[in-house]
Amino acid sequence: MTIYEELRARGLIAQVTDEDQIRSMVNEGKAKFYIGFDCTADSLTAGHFMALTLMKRLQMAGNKPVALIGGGTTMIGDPSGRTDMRKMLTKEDINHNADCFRHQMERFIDFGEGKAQMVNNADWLLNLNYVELLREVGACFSVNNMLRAECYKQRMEKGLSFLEFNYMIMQSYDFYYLFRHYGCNMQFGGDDQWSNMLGGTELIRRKLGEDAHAMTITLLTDSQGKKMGKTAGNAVWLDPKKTSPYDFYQYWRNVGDAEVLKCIRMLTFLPIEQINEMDKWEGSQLNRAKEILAYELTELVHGKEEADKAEAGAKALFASGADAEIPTTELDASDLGADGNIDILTVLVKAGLVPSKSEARRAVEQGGVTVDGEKVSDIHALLSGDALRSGKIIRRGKKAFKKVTVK
RNA sequence: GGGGGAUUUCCCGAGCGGCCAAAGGGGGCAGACUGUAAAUCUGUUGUCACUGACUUCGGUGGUCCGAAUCCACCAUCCCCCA
Repeated sequence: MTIYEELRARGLIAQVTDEDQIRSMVNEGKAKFYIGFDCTADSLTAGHFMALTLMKRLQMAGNKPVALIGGGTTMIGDPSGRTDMRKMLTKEDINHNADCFRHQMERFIDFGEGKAQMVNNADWLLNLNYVELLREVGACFSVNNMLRAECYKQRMEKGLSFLEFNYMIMQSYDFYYLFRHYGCNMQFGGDDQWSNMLGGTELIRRKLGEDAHAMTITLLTDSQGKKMGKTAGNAVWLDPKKTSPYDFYQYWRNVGDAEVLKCIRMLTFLPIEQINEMDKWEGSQLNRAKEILAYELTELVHGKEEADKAEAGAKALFASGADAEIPTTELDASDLGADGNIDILTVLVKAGLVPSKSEARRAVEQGGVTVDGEKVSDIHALLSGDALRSGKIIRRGKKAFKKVTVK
């Protein structure tokens, strides 16, 4: 199976400018493609992860990826898929974020000599001269067309600043620049980037009379059509300090039935034949598929060791097996009261299982808290320091739990 | 530049000067049912020393016994006209 067929089979391809040309280019390993990453946070997210796996797949097929860090474009802010303006980031923040991105990507993509490149568009965008730019590329853009672009449409009602309106021009300029200076002939991106990407191919055609290509990745959405990779509005991060490997594992372990196979297909590197086999599974058998998904992805992002730990932790909690690798919170002796005891509400807060005592109280009142499997129903319940010394497993609800010990 | 409107808790959105920690919906959390899924039902959803107290309604001052509600100024956004 050729790489292009595989991408198709995995459902990764959403839109392409010219399927025949892209197919042969990619299959022959002749594509030099870039994906832009705007550094609006200090870690990549599960959303970026999909783009990274695609880069890797193409790289394995002999194509050359260029990872573009958006040090310059982040100064503008992409209005796509946004109903409000992004908050402006300072240069320092952006540089810091760009560094974090670099480290995370290096773990994943082989940036060895001649294999892949990493560039930062701050290097060329920040030195542009306004009038020169207007004359050079501004003339190639039709405002009429831009306003028709999907990414601006939804902003026409709420208001769109001139700053953001220029985002498309900056991104197009990137492609133009990379095409000329790096021989980059293709751009990848999320499907929400389609109009921005077309801006680039159009610019190249007008300025240089040459063809460049664009291809978008299907956005991973859940059954409600919401973008995946977020929990309660918060992103699922790749940085273990922001989203622990255990939580990362749990996120994928808990995807809905309708999404499992889609996720496995798009995100893992399991052979497609094996996935097709799993496609026949149904009902509770899908639970097995979720375990596979969660394990595979955690291993890819955090390594085998962390994946094993996360899996063991989950098994311990849900299948009441050995308490091998359970996340632990160690309390200090000074956390105990004068009588050597500590109340349950405080423990819940200290262990990070709830954000406040009020929520701890609610959790207990509603019967959602257990200590070593025993339900706690009294909000004034005390745990003795002695008992804690050997470790207690405190659980809030079905999925949140911690082992708590005292020094 | 002129005129009009808006700003409420995680989000959307109600809110008469006292009965407002603030309706309703969404989302979240917990419980039941399950398969750590979905759907459904129930409860809950500012904080704390929780039958009480404290802090919240863009910001700063003011009026008043009392302000999310009234006034002034500032900030931001939207709409109409130019």
